[in-house]
Amino acid sequence: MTALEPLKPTDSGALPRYREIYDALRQKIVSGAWPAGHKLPSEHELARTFGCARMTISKALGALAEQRLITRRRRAGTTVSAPRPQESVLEIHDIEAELVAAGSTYDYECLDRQVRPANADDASALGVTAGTPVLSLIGLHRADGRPHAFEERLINLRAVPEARRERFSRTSPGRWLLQRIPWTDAEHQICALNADAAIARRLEIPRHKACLSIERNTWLDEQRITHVRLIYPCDQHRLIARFRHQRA
Amino acid sequence: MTALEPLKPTDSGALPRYREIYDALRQKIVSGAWPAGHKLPSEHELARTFGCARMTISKALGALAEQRLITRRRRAGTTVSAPRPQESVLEIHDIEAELVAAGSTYDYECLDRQVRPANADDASALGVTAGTPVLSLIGLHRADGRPHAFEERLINLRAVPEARRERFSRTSPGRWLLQRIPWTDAEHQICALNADAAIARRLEIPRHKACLSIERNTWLDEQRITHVRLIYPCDQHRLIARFRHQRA
DNA sequence: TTCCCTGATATGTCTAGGCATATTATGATT
DNA sequence: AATCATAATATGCCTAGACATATCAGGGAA
Repeated sequence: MTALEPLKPTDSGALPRYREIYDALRQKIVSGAWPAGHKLPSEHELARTFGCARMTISKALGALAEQRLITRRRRAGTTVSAPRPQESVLEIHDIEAELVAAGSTYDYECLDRQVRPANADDASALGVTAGTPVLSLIGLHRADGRPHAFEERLINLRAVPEARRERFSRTSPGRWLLQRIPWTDAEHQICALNADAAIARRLEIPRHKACLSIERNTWLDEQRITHVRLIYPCDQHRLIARFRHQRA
Repeated sequence: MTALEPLKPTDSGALPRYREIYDALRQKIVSGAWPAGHKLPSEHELARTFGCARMTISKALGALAEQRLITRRRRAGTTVSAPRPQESVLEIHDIEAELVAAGSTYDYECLDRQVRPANADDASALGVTAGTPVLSLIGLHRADGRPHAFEERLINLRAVPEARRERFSRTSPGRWLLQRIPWTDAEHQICALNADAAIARRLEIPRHKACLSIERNTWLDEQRITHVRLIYPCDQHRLIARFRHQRA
């Protein structure tokens, strides 16, 4: 827990002042010199230490608070936050874009297409009342001609009536929706499962082979747009998530 | 593309001014009134429109830029960003905290512990040069007495020398590290796999049962701290990721 | 034309104050 | 001792300016 030093008068001038201060304070925290719960000097005091206006300190502290590294409370002052459960940013890409970027050819084949009033399963998966018209699609994504992912999808035709006219025989519904329909929220659930007979046949893999299942629900404000479940053989897909350091 | 209205003089005073401005501008963008590429009025102009100082406008724009909803460039001005590929926030919790929160009992059992110079496998997994001293730990997490997750971990003893003295016979190394060692970056890789004989025996599941594998690498700035691989039976773990609407 | 110089412009950062508000500490009253 | 009013304090938000800097538009020279 060493003392703060006033920064050199930024002769090189590469970084803005508030950024230098941000970095200096951040270093104290991530290095452990200021452990969780440690009370920082007041803004006035920091302004004196660093030789700048309080507003500049406030900006640096604001950025640290944004990153959840510190907690600021009026009168109570500023303290180092406790680490909070890990939280990563997971990018989930469009299958087609991903494959094309990797230099593979891509195509989509429709295996089944039905328009029907939502049955009980549909209703619970899509979160609509039974009887709502839905479009059910089952399809296969291929990379270089070989099966890559199996897709089961439900589209809420009340939210996306124009999907009723679409055949989806070669264009993947994911891409079609992404380009046309705005949406505000999404939720993903990721789990592992053993391929059952139907999946094994479609993906041309042995029965019981491990697969990664990604389920996605999409909303436009309060309205449900679509529910999709993608199943990848274990050796063909891998999610990568990168962390941004945050604390609560 | 309707005109901006000066906000009412915040009679209720619930939200700070910059937040109201942030919300007003954000509404223009997410509603589509200002499409991607649209040029926003200059800060001076916005300050006149909203009847406040330019600094206040700048703060609102700064927050929008942070959310990647707009792009700001000197002289060129501020424009609405293009939507970017889906990005979800994935929370990966501490196993113990998760189980205790769910009302289960938790314990950890150490199955193997070795201090050794990094061999080729260690070196590539942990990203250190061969010969660097590492602590290798293999352990089992139990929930209500039943196996819940299998853990293989490597700790860089050059980064965390104090781990050498720790037995880790009952305390999980994850928790120990999380509480003691600061870190700045992490990366997760998630995939599915079939249980091999060793994993099946440890987790008391049939061979070939699908499992979810989560690998995590942790850094403190440039230095590698630890590499861990957690394997969960498919019916015992599920990751959930929620989306935050962002643009680039 | 092409290239470079120059001025105009919009954002980036900063200052030195101000009032507002939440919270804690203190002191007075019951 | 317990409760409540009050003052002190630290952050939160704001202003009205300032200079710095990146970039664009225009004009003049090769």
